[in-house]
Amino acid sequence: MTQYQKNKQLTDLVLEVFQLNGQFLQAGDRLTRPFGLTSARWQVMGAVYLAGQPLTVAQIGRRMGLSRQAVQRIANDLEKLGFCSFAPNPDHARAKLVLLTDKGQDTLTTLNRAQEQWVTELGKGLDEKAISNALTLLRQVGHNNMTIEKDTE
Amino acid sequence: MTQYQKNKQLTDLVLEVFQLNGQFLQAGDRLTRPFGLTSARWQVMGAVYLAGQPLTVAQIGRRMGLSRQAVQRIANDLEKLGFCSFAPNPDHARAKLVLLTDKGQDTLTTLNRAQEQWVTELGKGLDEKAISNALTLLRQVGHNNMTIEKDTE
DNA sequence: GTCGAATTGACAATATATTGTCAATTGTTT
DNA sequence: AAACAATTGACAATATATTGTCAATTCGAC
Repeated sequence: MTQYQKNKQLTDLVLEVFQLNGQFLQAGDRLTRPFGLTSARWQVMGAVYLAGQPLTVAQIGRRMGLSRQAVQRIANDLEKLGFCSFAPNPDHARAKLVLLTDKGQDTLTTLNRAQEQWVTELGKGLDEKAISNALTLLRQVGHNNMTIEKDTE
Repeated sequence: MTQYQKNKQLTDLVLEVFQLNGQFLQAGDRLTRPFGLTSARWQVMGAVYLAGQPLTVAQIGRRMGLSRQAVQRIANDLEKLGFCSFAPNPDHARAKLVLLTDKGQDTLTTLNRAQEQWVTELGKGLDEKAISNALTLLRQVGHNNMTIEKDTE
């Protein structure tokens, strides 16, 4: 296989990632709509859920690759809707902690079940080994890209 | 491998796609910045380039999964900057055709070279077959997802 | 050809994202 | 502890995206 063909495959993979990103976001919006959520709101709630402990807005932003301001706005929305609340942070007077309310926890649990169902459908007819191989490759690509960006800056 | 583990792998793959999408967009912005472009503008120009013929704004939107309005705004910007121009459409009185100017063509050619260089770096140390296997799997995932969305609507 | 449905660009209104600035706070260095 | 740099939330300004509406136009059914 020539370098040209390899590059072509990888370029097509990049384009496919763009496509899938859009599709997944759409699926996320569909799954969350019944709860008054969106993919973006789900992402913020998920960050707190995955951390297993309250996080500050800035921490969520760093973990998810979002700006502080974007997370702040979403967190404020989520508080208004009752999915999360702010608690004083003993380690930082200004940086309040975002934590999930019971309603937020319950919604996330329900959403996780819906997501599990969705991903099961998504995997129909696909070989498990092929999935893990693809995941490994994507992670390698991500790692290479980070190296490139680091060198470039 | 249990169904649970397969789902976990696929969920991680979805999350990795989100990560990569952000990284690729960032790389695209970096590559295009010297020309006064962005990833979004590049995408619109690329659609016309790939088609090999002038396209209407609505056609570009459909092909790229963007709204008409978003493409229209970007196309207007590109015209102001001299990268593309509008031509009368013999088949449709209102829907003008977007075509690349010489400047647009030249810039795209240069960008393609830069992209080729970037993707070569991105592929360093990766096996060609692994890339094409991953691409195949991602396309299958995309196809499955389209089926799900279609059933759901 | 005529009618109705679908497409299109323009425009407006709203929502969301990005970027920069500021003062309060925290962490680090000395 | 004093000085300085980095982080943080709040706010503002701008940029971009989304959604809905409208009239002009095109297309299809008949």
